[in-house]
Amino acid sequence: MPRPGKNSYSDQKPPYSYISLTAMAIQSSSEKMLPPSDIYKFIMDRFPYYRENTQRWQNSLRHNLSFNDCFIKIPRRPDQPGKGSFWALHPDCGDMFENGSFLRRRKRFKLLGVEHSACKSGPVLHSYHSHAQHALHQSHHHSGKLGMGHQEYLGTMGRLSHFQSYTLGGGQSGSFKHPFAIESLIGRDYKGVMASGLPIASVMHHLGYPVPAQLGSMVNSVWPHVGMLSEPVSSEYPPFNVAVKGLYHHHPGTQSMPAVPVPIKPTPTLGAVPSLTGMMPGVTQLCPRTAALMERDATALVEEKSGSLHPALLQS
DNA sequence: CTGTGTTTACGGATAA
DNA sequence: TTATCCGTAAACACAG
Repeated sequence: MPRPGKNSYSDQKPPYSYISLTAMAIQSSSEKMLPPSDIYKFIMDRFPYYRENTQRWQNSLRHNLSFNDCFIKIPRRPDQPGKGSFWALHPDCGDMFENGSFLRRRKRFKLLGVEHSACKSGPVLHSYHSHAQHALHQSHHHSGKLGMGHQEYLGTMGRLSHFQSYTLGGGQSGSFKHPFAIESLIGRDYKGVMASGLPIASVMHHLGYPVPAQLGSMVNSVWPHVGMLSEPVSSEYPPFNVAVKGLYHHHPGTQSMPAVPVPIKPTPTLGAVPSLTGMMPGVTQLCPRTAALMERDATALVEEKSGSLHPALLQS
């Protein structure tokens, strides 16, 4: 495999869409949320390709942030200097890349039906505080998922569970790590995190709300080598030596499937929604509270897309 | 001013 | 083929 000291396939355009790159960056952060500048950094740190034409792709990325409902904006705390808000993944965006391709999702995660419904103005009345508290102490169900179209996504598992499933071959213990495998790029311990409904806990933690120990303890325990800015895994894809070429091709009968973008599958079993627990071998059940947290309108917690919360509400 | 965030528009690619 | 998704450009508003 060619290893031209400098430029090789490492500066090829990564087989990820901005959405997946962004999701990756966000997931890699301990708080599960990042301001644009950090997202850029994450991407540039490990994908040389994006060290150029920054003006162009960053504009595209920002476009994706505000245009796609899978990303939610979270206001900065008053005590946190810096520009721009934090961006996180929508709790219900689920398995956006279940089709196996990080280039194109099978279906876009879109919040619908909010147009003329009361949902638009109603939920906004709540403050973060009330929501956080509410979410924390409520464990019963809340029927409606804010603005979810019928055919829209339905899962509730961690948004990166899909990444996980592609890091291992047909079902092996998964030792082969592909250069572009998310697991390789951001870490490999997110399973437990995902299962804990971290996003919400993280957001609340971020906002200064008390987070249950069980959840809180996990907030900062992951991605040991992710946040690190060192170069080792950054500039290139050191641990791996796989020709990029192979990444774009599907290997039919191959067991050690590349943990990468492959043509979209025919379409699994229709309507077969992978269950949360099913996706995570080690996890047989979720803390009911956590499940509830993820299930209920965490949507409302961060409020619906276009409005973004009034920082004022955070004060009180 | 620069960095963010929102929005509209269009063309290319590809899933359905 | 059509419907969507994605990337890009670009206009514009806003905040620090």
